[in-house]
Parts: sequence; structure tokens; C-alpha cells
Amino acid sequence: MTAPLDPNKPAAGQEFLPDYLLFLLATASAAASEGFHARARQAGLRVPEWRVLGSLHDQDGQMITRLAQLSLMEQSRLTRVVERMVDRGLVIRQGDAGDRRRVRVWMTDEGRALARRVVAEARSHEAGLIALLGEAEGRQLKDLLKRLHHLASEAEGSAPHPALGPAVAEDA
Amino acid sequence: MTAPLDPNKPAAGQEFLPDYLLFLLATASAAASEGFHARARQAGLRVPEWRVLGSLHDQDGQMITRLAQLSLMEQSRLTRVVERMVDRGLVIRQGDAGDRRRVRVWMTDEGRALARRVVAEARSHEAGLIALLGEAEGRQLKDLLKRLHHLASEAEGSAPHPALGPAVAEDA
DNA sequence: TCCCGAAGCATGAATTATCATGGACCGGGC
DNA sequence: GCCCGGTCCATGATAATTCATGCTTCGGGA
Repeated sequence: MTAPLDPNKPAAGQEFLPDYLLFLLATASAAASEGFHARARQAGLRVPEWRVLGSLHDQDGQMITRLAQLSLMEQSRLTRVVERMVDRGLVIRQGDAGDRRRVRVWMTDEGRALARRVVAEARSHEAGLIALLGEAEGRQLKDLLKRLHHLASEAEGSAPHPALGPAVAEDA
Repeated sequence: MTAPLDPNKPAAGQEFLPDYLLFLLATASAAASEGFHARARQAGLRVPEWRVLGSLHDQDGQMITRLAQLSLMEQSRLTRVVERMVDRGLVIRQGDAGDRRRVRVWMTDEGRALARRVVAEARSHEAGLIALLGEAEGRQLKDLLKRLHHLASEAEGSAPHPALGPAVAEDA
């Protein structure tokens, strides 16, 4: 049962999107994240806030700029996200003693507790996805994504994502 | 040369982000896309507009709702993006004769020319990435992303992305 | 034929994000 | 010690985005 010829479609095999890497990355990311983001919202966290907490979970007390890179958003946006999180009592801001231009963000006890809870959910959600995909394929996919990230970043000349690039001494 | 123990970091191996699938997907997607999105902007297209043109390139005359899915944005946003593209003379809107609730979006000659140009750039940019990654790895990555997308979508109960899911008869 | 639920879009109001800019501060050269 | 360029963060104005809702149209059942 062949579909009738559609003059508005390019010749078969000439379709672009269904095998376009950037499209596949974006859609896979969206589809895979959707379920977890819903869970995060139920925990009272919007995506940007979750990302901040996730970053602070790995390393507390980071400066605004770095936190913005880690959380995949711009500095000015992060400033405002942090502001809301301060109001909610999830984090506090504290000037860096050694360099007073810097502002460091620390989790409160409540923030830390929430972070732990949601990170646990994230791990379990991830485990579910990888179970579907297969253990070996999951590993493979992650490694390919890391490689792609590195290759693309250095091709651009832009620095690799701080959580993925080579360790950088933040202080002297 | 081991870094000094940092009390604000979780125990080694307990770090979360650097091996978290959703994070890797988001960062790889961002890093890989960055370069091309810059090119698209030089061609006068913002990301949402590029996505619309890319979708129409594969199939012209789509309805608003489907175009929104294809272009990874919400319907109300797409309506406004299309509006701007109409003003710029890239597309036209046209009510569907058979079902007057529907509005179909068609490229103008100018839009089609631009689409072809930018799709060609996208292909070339993709080729560059895959050259870095390796032909076989590129293929592998794409296949894994497709599988992940499908598995995640059906796990959520949400429909797979229309460009990736099984063909659907749009009209009777 | 008349309803009724649902699909398809558009739109207003409120929230958010972006971009450029400015103020504070640091470190090195002189 | 004093500049100067650069880093770090905040903020104001503008533009984009979302969310809920309303209007129109469709299709099927009573």
C-alpha cells in the first residue's frame, strides 16, 4: 500500500529532517527529558531551578558565571533565577571574600534536601530510560554524546562545558 | 598532582551531572548546534524560523499544529513566528479548503530558495561534525538517538515526533 | 436536523528572556 | 601608587514566550 505521490514532498530519500543530526539531538533530548521535567515540576522546580540545584549538588558554593554555564543559561537570566530561589529559601548568595566581584551561591538545608531528593529521582528516571535502551547502548550513547560535545566545542573554539571539560583550577 | 580535598564536592564518583544522560543530551545538542545556528542567523533566520523552513522543505503546506510539533514549539508561538515570516515574505498562510479550521503554510519562492540554501548549509555543517566523529560513530549516534526518542515517547504515552514516528494519513 | 464534544487557531495578559550597558572590583604594567 | 583592560554581576528596556481562553468549524449521534 504505497502512499499516493505527494507533489509537496521532495523526492524519496531527499527528506532532510528525519536523519539530520541536530534535529535528532534536539528531539531526543526533548522526548527523553519531558517525563523527568514533569516530575521536577511536581517537586516545585522549574527546569532552570532544577538545573541550578543539580549543579550545586555536584559542587556547592559556585559563582554566578560558572553556575550559568553549568545550568545552560545566560548570566543575566541566572541572576534572576537565583534571586527567586533565594526568596524561596533554597539557596543563599554570599560575596566571595577573596574576590569581591564574585558572588557565590550556596544551598540552604532545605535546598540541599530538595536537591538530594530530585537528584535521586533523576537517577531513577535515567535508569528507566537506560533499561529501555539497553545497558550497553546507554553507555555507548553517553560516550558518543561526550565525544560530540568535545569535538563540537573545540571546533567552535568555545570552551567545553565546565562539567565536562578538563578540570580547571578556579582559584589560584 | 591531586587536587586538594574539597568539602563542597560530593565524594569522588558521586558526581551527578557529568554522566547524566539528560544533561549530556542537552549539552551535546547545544554545543553541536551552536555553530550552525550562528550560520543561520547570518542568513537572517532565527532558530524558530529556520526550523519552520526546514520542516516546510520536507513537506510544504503543512497545518499550523503539525508545523508546531515539527518545529519543536508550541502552537501559539508558532502562530506568531509564522506571522513574522509572512511579513518577511518567506511564507504564506492559506485556509484549507476541505477543513476550514485548518490553516496551511506554504513557502513563497523566496522562502523556498532560502530554505534550499540553508538546508544545504545544514547538510554541510552536519557533514563536518560527522567527519570529526567518524562515519560509523555518526551512524551509530543517530540510530541511538532515534531509538531513544521512540522509547521515551511511548514510555510517556506521548506521540512520537511526526517526522520520526510511523507515517500517519493526514487526510482520509 | 440539531446538538455536543472535540479539533484547530488566534489572541490578551502576565511572565520571562534577551541584549546592551553600567558599576564595582581585580591585577598587572609603569 | 595609579592606570587600564578585563572580569564579574546586576539592571532597565525591549522583545519573546507562555497560559488560559474564546471563536470557528467539523463530525457523529440522537
